[in-house]
Amino acid sequence: MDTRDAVPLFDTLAQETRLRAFRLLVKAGPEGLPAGAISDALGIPHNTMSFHLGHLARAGIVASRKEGRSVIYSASFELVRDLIAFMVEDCCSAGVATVRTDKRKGCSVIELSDFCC
Amino acid sequence: MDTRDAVPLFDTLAQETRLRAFRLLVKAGPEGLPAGAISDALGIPHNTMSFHLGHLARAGIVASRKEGRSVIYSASFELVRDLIAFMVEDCCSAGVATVRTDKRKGCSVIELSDFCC
DNA sequence: AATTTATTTCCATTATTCTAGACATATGGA
DNA sequence: TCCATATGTCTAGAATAATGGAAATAAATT
Repeated sequence: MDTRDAVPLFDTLAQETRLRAFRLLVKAGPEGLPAGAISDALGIPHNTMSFHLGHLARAGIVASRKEGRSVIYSASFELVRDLIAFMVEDCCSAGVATVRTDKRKGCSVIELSDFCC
Repeated sequence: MDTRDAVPLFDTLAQETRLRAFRLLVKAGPEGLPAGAISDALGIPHNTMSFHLGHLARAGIVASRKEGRSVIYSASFELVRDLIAFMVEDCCSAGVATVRTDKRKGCSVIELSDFCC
C-alpha cells in the first residue's frame, strides 16, 4: 500500500453515509447484509445507497454476492488492516511504532508509543 | 471519536497532496517543517500548499507555530491514534480485535485477529 | 523606509461529487 | 405470463473542492 492506493480508500470513507454503511457491515460480520437492509437501517433511499455501496465495492473495501434477488454486501477486513498498517508505517519509520505478526495468537500486533501515535 | 468526527479526518487525508504532506511531517518528527520546505519537497506551488496545510491544520491533524517569518507545521499524532482506534473499534465489537494500554512500555497495543482485520 | 523572504488570502475557473426522481433489469411467486 | 420485490443505471441540478495567478500581510535585512 502506498499513497496512491490509500487516497481512494480514505476518500471512500470520507462520506458519512458510506462510513456508516461500512461500520454497519463490520458489525454485521462476514455474512454481511442485503442492500435493502442497509438503506433501511441508515434511512437512505435505495438508489442513493446503491451509489454509495457501489463506491465502497469499487474501492474493494466491501465485497458483494448475489443471493436470489438480494445483493449481500460484506466488509473486506484485509484492506482495512492494510490501511491501518499504512497509517502506522510512518510512525514505524520514526521508530515510535511497530507492527508484527503473532502466529501463535493468529493476529497482527501494533504497538503505538505514547510519544507518537 | 464517532462517525461525525471521523468523516472530516478521512476527507483531509483523501487528497494526494495533503496525504503526502502529512506523511512528510510524520517522518520529520515533532520538530516539524516550515511551509516552504513542504511545498518545495512536494513540488506544489506555495499558495496551493498553503490551502492544503490550512486544511490539515483545521482538521487538527497537524499543528502550526510561527518562528520568525516561517510557519512550522508538525504532525499531531494523538488524532491519528484516535482515528486508528476508531477504525479498530468495530473490529473489537465483533470480538476480533483488542486495544489496550501497556503502561510499562508506554504504548497502546492493538491486536488484530487474522480472521478480521 | 525600502527590500527581500515567507506565507497567506482573494478570486475566478474548472472539475468532481452528492442526491434522488424516473426508468431499467432481474428474480421469484401467484 | 403477470405482478411484486430488490437492486441498479441514467440523468440533471446543486453543492463543494482544487488550482494557481495576483495581491496582501508580516518579519527580518539593508
